[in-house]
Amino acid sequence: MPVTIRDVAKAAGVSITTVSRAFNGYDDVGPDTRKRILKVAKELNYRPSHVARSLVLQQTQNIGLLISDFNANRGAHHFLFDVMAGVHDRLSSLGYDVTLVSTTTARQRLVSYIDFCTERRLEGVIVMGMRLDDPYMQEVAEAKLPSVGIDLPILSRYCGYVMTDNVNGAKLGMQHLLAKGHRRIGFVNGYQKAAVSVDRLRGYQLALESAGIESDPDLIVHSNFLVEGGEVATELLLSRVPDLSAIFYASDLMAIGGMRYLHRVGKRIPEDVAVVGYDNVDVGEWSAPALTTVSQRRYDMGVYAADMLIGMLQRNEEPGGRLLPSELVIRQST
Amino acid sequence: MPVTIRDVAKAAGVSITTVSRAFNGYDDVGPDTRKRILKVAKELNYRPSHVARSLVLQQTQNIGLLISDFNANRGAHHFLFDVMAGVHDRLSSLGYDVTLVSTTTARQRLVSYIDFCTERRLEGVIVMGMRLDDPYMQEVAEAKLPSVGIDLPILSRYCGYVMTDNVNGAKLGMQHLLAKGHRRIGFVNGYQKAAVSVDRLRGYQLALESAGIESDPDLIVHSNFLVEGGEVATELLLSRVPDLSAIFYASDLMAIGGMRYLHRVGKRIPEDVAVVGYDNVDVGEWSAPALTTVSQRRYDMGVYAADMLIGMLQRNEEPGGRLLPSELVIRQST
DNA sequence: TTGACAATCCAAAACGTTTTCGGTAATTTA
DNA sequence: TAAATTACCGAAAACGTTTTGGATTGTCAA
Repeated sequence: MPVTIRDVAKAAGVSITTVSRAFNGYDDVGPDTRKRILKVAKELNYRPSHVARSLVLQQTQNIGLLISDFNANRGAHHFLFDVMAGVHDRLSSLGYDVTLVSTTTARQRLVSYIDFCTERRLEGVIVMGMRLDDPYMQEVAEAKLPSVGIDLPILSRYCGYVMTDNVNGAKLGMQHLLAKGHRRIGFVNGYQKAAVSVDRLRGYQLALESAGIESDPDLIVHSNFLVEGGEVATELLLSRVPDLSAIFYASDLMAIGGMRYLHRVGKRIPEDVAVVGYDNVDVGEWSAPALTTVSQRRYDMGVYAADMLIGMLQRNEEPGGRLLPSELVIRQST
Repeated sequence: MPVTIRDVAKAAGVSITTVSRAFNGYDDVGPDTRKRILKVAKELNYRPSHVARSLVLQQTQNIGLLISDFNANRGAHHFLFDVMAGVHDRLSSLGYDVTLVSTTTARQRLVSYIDFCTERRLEGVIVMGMRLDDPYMQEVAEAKLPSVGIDLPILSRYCGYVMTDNVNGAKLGMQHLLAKGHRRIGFVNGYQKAAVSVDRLRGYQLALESAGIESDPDLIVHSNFLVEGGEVATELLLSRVPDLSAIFYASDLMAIGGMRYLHRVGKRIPEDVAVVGYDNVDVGEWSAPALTTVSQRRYDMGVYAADMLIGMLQRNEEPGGRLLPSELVIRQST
């Protein structure tokens, strides 16, 4: 049905070889024949088949964007969508296609994620929304397929990552709180198994340490990065240590939940307890009071992940671990 | 590099024809040969090339997910991510791949959106985040490529759509406000050019009409669906008609912005002015007060769009316009 | 015994490109 | 004028599958 290179060759009275060369900018085709071929091609609405091209060239220019469990990760759209945008913008500007992959897809089809990718001859994968203890993670790390993870600090021959410098980010948030004079500072962390969680905890403790304050285990509680989680975590925290004067949350969403609880029990923010979040997600700007937070360059993470992957593919650079600096965004909650 | 059908044929001592048939479940291959072939294939880690398959079958099982301007649409992630999830979940469970397409991509490469799709032999497209007056829209509507739009009520031989029943949705929100006794109700609409805007305006007016209230143009103002827009729109609205007792916003984000302004000028919600939004986006649950809103089934919109497209492709059904009902979610802002 | 009929298998063409290796004609050089 | 070079073009193989149209057995009924 679609018009092929043979059609335009016939119409232009040349061989398919010449058409191919004219299209790919070779210099051994006469200027008038080239013009004629291009004109004929335009008239016929010829579009070279990417799949035929992929077959003979043995490269698809197609890279996968793996979102662990798409449906289950819907709550994380505040983070994931921006990363996606960065990945796609960069990749497509470099001439690559990006196809969506989800672990659920693979499970339904009863093929492993890596089988899915090799069947489609994907040249690489960018992985996000996955936890370190996800059973798929091992597959990703051990695969020969070049990949780069977002917030997944796993390094191997074919696997790099980009993430925020979470220990310094957390330190930044804490230093701000400490500078305001707070001494009893609660910390609501995310999943214990999330890579970012261990780093943010480190940053929290380091900041306390260099301020000469001993870390109190009662002040630390784990949750799930989401609003409801932040709410119950805050309740727990306040019941354990009622005299805290500030809380540092490992995500803006949890901070929102926390503030909701604090409002409910009549605590004023920031007078009674100061709050800082993590992520710099749009919701934080709209909350009352507007949320002080540690910003994460989500879009850039996507861009850099794309760059690293392409570096591996085109200039076979070694994969590495790229850390993006965080920045403190001070608003009304502190 | 990757192992081909020829490799497994050789290793199993049969022809490639037989391997192909064994893999595709034909019945004219002996039970023992089949077992041997499958075993050998597993040992060699053979994965049939999707691209070779696409070439000979003349179908790629690949459909495009077009997001108008990915980067510019980042603010709409609250809506788009869920739709994406629905589209991808359904499409992948039906054996289709989905590749991301953006109008920016096409522009960079200097090929039209439709050229991009035919080069890759995409079998159909789902379009979202696009405005009716987008220059690309004409291309979409006129193309021979099967497509279905999200919130883009354009119907043609190859183009269907799915969207929320916005006029009834808006009526629902308004009836709630009217039942609460409000008579002077402001309406903050989205872009005038957005398809959903004209429907929601209709619903607003219809509701007033059947309540016997005359529509006052001063009570209607257009904005951009986003928080800041809602804020300035509310200021404008209040300056024009200070005695209004309720405001209906065409998006939750604008409602959030509106509430922010109302708080700033000392109006209590809902005592002084009641607020209802549209979308039922997560932020609305977290705001103070929690936002009454008209829900939109975002994930389902994606699912239904996928179903409609596949119906066109596999059972060549006529494209149609599918309207999803809205539901009122009553919370504390009314 | 012989044809018919299953049951298995295979060779080759096709899908739409790119690329290698030449080939022909025109132009330059000796 | 002959040889060498240049400019332009084409035939054919290759990429990894599927499918068509037989071919080769063995089995069974007549």
